[in-house]
Amino acid sequence: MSSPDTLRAEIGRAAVTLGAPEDFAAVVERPRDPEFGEWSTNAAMLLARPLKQSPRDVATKLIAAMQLDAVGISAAEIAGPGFINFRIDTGSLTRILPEIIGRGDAYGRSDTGAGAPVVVEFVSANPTGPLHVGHGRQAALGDAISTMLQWTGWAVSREFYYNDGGGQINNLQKSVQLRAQQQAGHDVEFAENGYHGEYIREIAAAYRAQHANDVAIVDTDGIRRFAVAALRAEQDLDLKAFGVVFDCYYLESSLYTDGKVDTTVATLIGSGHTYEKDGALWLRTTDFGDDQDRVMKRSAEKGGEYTYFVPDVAYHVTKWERGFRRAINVQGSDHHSTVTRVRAGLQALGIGIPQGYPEYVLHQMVTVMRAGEEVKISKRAGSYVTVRDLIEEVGRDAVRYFFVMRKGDSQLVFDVDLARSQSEENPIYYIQMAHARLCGIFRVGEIDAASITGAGVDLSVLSEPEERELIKALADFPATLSGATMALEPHRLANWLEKTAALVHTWYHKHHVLNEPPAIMQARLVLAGASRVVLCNALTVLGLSAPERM
RNA sequence: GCGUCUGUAGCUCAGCUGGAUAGAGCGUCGGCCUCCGAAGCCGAAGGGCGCAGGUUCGACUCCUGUCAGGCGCACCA
Repeated sequence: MSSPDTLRAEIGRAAVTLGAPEDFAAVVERPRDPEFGEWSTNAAMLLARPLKQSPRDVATKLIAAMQLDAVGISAAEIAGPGFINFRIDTGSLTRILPEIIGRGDAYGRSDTGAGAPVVVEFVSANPTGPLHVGHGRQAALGDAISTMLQWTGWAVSREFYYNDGGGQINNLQKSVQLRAQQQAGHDVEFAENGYHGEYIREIAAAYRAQHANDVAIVDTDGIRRFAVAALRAEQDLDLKAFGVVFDCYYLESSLYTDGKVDTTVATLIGSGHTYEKDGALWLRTTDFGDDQDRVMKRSAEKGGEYTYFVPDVAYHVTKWERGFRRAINVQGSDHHSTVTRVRAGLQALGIGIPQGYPEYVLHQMVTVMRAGEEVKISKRAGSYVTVRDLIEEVGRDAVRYFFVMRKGDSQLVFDVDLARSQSEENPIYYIQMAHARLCGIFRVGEIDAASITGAGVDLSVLSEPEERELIKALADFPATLSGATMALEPHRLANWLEKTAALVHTWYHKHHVLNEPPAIMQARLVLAGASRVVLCNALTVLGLSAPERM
């Protein structure tokens, strides 16, 4: 078997015999043009200067020093400014196919993470409204990243942090209370900065129906609990519709009740990084790279409460204490100022938490277009596009795919009308269609896919250019997955899926499987079976379904 | 003003740790169904990567400056 790793190692070994340093590392990659073979390296160009020879001379000697057979290379040639291109014969290339089928739904998995625990926090929406498109992007990214980590050997915990305390909740309670009082005929004016959404009226009505004894509608604690519970239930439905399942919901309020906030504050004070000014307690976050110090505890005239980031620091301490030596937070870039703040707080504690803890995956905002105009998302104004709206309009798979197909740090324009009207031309349909077609071969041929293992089949007949390209793409899946996981960039997997689906369609169109001579048919069934497995695995990792027919 | 992300084909976006003539989808134009699904395939036109410098054998990828846009800069969360 010829993997890029073994090839790279062999290049390194040969390079050392020519006088290269022991740690010499060349790049081994797929050349852009299949004419250039299966693998390519820039080793000779990197060595030219230190060895004081021309790249082509180095390349010649390098090839001579390599044991090509040992790493499955059938030919090596020098090209361009000094690239070395390697060719793999069809027999070696196709060896991956039975392996893919043998591993099945485990093909692509690796144990890089070695079972180490990692917590991925995402969505973490305040219970002050239904989930909107921004949360949708976060849910799609966070869930995909979590699954990618699982596939690469990490023990992942998906976590949702509930900000069920603080000013926004008070505002929610106030909004519901005022609506309820209005509905009861009280002469009260709605708060200017309250939440104007229709859902507030619904919750208010439900509260009145279930709490008739609160005639004056003044049980603020009861209203708060009711409103939070109602919105949590709503969000749960949103998440269910999206197919995201969390392992843990961590409540901000619990950090107060179990004393973790107080403990954290005490430790911070003990660390000597705090001071009092203007009646408030401050943390000197500028000691840890922040551009200004932050208030931990408001002055008495401002209410004397802790600011948001204190429980947030306490929360991250629990992640560390719960054994998560790795923590990843997926959040919108509108919160990126909290990154240095939280990390600074953790550093100030001086309890051995590393500087880069937690890691952040920040995504840019989602702009919603409807009827050719941008929909301003505002909880207060009540203009809203919820995750569930989107799912009902274009389907769960399409929503998830759209959110995951783009790099997180570029803004995303979600044109609802376009997504709906073009739903049949969606890239997700294109990809799923490739999978369904492969299934169709077995269905129409009345062949049990499980009977195709590749054992005893001469696969060297899979020598058509379209077949070699497809096989290479299938072989690249594990590396693509691990690379995407390392970078925490699911969109790389989406790009790979589109490319591979295109190769499947091209191959399917140009070469038939059924009704071909037995030797050809058997070999192609192996390729079809292996392709189906890999497409299914990649779709699964991104949280997408792999339909057998559409 | 400071920080941060982005600026690649008419539109929406890829381009992995710098590498060989810059890619895809949509749109436009033109072909392909007695054949495992035409929700598909094949081909054409179309950009030289915001702009200006620099480093390098080699830059869309790195550095500096600059222009434009998003987000952030509270004793809100």
